[in-house]
Formats: sequence, C-alpha cells, structure tokens
Amino acid sequence: MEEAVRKMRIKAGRRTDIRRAREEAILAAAEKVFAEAGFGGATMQLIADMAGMPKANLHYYFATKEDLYRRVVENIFTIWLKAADCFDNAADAAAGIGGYIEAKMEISRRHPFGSKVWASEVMHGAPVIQDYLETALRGWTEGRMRAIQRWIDEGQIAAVDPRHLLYMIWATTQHYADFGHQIETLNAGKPLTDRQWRAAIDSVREIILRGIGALPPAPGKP
Amino acid sequence: MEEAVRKMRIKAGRRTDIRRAREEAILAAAEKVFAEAGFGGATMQLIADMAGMPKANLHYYFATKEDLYRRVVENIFTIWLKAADCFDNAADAAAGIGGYIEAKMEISRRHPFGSKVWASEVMHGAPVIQDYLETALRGWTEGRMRAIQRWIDEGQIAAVDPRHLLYMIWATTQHYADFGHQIETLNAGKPLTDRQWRAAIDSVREIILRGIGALPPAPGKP
DNA sequence: GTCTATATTTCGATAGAC
DNA sequence: GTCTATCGAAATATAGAC
Repeated sequence: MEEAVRKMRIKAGRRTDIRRAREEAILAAAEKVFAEAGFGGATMQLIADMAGMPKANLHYYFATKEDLYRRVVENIFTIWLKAADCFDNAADAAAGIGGYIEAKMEISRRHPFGSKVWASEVMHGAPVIQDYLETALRGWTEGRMRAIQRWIDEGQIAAVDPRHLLYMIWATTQHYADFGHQIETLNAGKPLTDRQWRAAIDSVREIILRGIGALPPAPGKP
Repeated sequence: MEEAVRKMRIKAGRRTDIRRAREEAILAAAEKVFAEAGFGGATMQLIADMAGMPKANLHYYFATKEDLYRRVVENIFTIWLKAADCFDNAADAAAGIGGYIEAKMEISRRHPFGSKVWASEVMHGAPVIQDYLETALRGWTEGRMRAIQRWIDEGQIAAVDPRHLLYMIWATTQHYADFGHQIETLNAGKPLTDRQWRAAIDSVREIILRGIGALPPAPGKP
C-alpha cells in the first residue's frame, strides 16, 4: 500500500519537490557552517546537525563536500548579480549608484553568511569559482563601468575612475556583512538596530555620492 | 669541540638570535599558508614545507597550530595600529584622514597575507582575538572617533557619522588586499602596477575626502 | 529515501635517536 | 636543536540493512 502511494507521488512530481526541499535545507545549513568555519573548518557532521539529519543523507543529495560548497557559492553569486537591476533602470547617476548601494547593503543585511562564503572563496584564490570571475563577473563589471563612464561624459558626476568606484561600493557594502562581528563588538556587543542600519546605509550612500559629485556639497561647508 | 663553540654562542646570546630567526621564518610561512587556506585548511605540513624544515620543528618552536596562528594574527594587529600615527600628528582633517588612507593602502600592498588572516579571523567570529576587539580595537576606535568629531565641530569636514567613516576607510583599503585576487582577475589577470596602485590610492583618498567635505567639489561640477 | 556502522585517509602532535 | 617514524583523533565517504 505504501508502495502505491509512493508511486502516485512520484507520478505527481512530488519526488522532485521533496528533493528540492531537502536540498534547500542542506544548502541553508551549509551556508551558515561554511561562513562560520570556512571550507576547511566546516565538517559534514556540523552541517548535518544543523540541517537536522544524519550525515549520510548529505552525501545522498550532494556527492562530496566540495559539490555542496560549490552550490553555496553559486547561490550567492546569483543574488549578487540581481542587485545590478537598480543600476540599469535608473533615471540618473544619483539614483542608479545610490540604488545599487542600497540594494547591496540590504543583501549584506539579509545574506551575511553568503557574503562571507564568497569573501572566503575569493580570499583563498577562488579555487572553485575562478571561471565565474573570468566570465560573468568580468562581463558584468565592464558593462557597469561603461554606464558610469557615460554619466561622467554627460557631466552628471565627477571624472572618477569607474573601476575604483565599483571596488569602493563592493568593499564598503560587503564590509557590513563580512566584518559584522567586528561591527557588533564595536556596538557594545549588540547587533545593529533598524535605526542603526538606516544610518549606516545613509552614511555610505551620502559619502560616496558626494564624493563623486552626484550630490551638492554638504550644508554648512563653503 | 663543537660543544665548546655552541656554549660560546649561547654565552654571546646567539641562541636567542637563532631562535628568533627560525620563529620569523615559520611565522612568515604560516602567514602565507593561513591566508591562502584559512585556519582549517592550513596544515602544519604545508607550513613546514614552505619554511623549509621538517614538521616536527614547528612544534618545537610553537607548541600547537593554534599558538602559531595566534602569533600571526597578533603580528598583523600590531602593524594595523601603527598606521594610527598619521591620524594623530596631522595638521588638519584632510592631512590626517588622507594620510591614514594612504598608510592603510600601503599596508594592504605590503602585507596582503596578514590582512587576509585578520579578515578570516573576524569573519569566523574572532575566536582567537575577541579580547583584542573588545579592548585594544574598541579603545583605538573611540579615540579616532573623538578626533573626527573634533574636526566636524571645527567645521573642517561635514557632519558625517565618524563610526561609519572609519568603517568605510577600513573596508575600502583592506579590500585591495583581501580581494586582491578578484582585482587581479579583473585586471586581465595581472597584478596592479606601481602606476595602477597610485591611481587606486588617489581614487580612494579623493572620493572619501570629497565625500566628507574635506576637499572642494570636483572641477567642472557646479 | 533514510539511517547505523565502518572503512580509509589525513592531520596534529609526540617519542626518541642523533 | 634537528629529524624520522609513528600514534591517536577526527573527518570524508561508503556499505548495507531497513
């Protein structure tokens, strides 16, 4: 009888649903463990415990530890690229760059583990996602640099180096995820409140936008 | 006879010289391996190979892997703090903050491994140097925030949040070390030249200084 | 698909000759 | 102080019952 039920479920496509749900649970646990312990420090046992299943099940869904890790990094990269939309559909430079900063800060807040895994991967020489850097990221970067250069040519912003402006945005926004523990320690050991996050986002956006001449000089400054 | 020579050397203080030289060789190798593989991914064998000595010798100079790691992190932190001098002995805000940015960029260039080890340590929750964060770093930060606030009160710079300004400087300058591999990949796979480093430093310093109103608006911008 | 038990490998650390 | 050989712990991965 149970056999019949199982076959019906397979026919109805439930099997892939279950598979997807289990995979997502494993991936969420893995993202956290990889972020907090690094690839070498993470163990399949820790990930299994956090996902609430025996270790052997992980190997049923992901052949090796490295396969699992690769999927985690790929997930983050996808989220990363989506934030580019703000860039393209913007009315002007201030809206485009400001919106991108805001979107990146929001990702740092919502996906701190993913950001850390990405940072760790790049810091160790990108052994797993070097191809992404050379293809997808390089292409994305060149496109955005052209957009920035266009704003410069139109006189919307100062003649900054588009490449280093992008690096500054990446560095600053991701810092709030990657160095979140340090920021929390310097905040009396407490996570940033909603208000403090708002202040952080505004600070970052205003200093950068003013720094590239997309905002008027600060009030009270001649 | 050799015994006599050895005792003479000990009497002359050579023994500690040898010890120091060996320790420094091990620390240099460890810094590189920890940076490239993370604490968990690093092995004593790899460090020994890079230092050109058998694995057992490492345990003769450093009792455990964690002891060795702790020394590496402490070394970096010391270099970090020295860069603060530019901050204190400055004539005005632009010189103080600009000099600090320049010093931090120089450290990113000269000590990329150390920066990565520090980043990795903080990303993993600072299990080894949490006490440094809560004492030395917290004290240092509060002092610098007061200096920045003074410049704000004197009208030298805009009324930015000193804390987030510091975070931006840390994030941006350390990015050139921690994400050096990504930057190199986006630079056609080649390390930055002297000229490119100069451009990077100038870009960072100018955007930030202009962003806080320590520089006049960019030329050509109303 | 799930789980227990285990095979195999790897690594940190040490013993002991030199 | 240095080095070879090795122990013991821990981790990845798998075998095989259910």
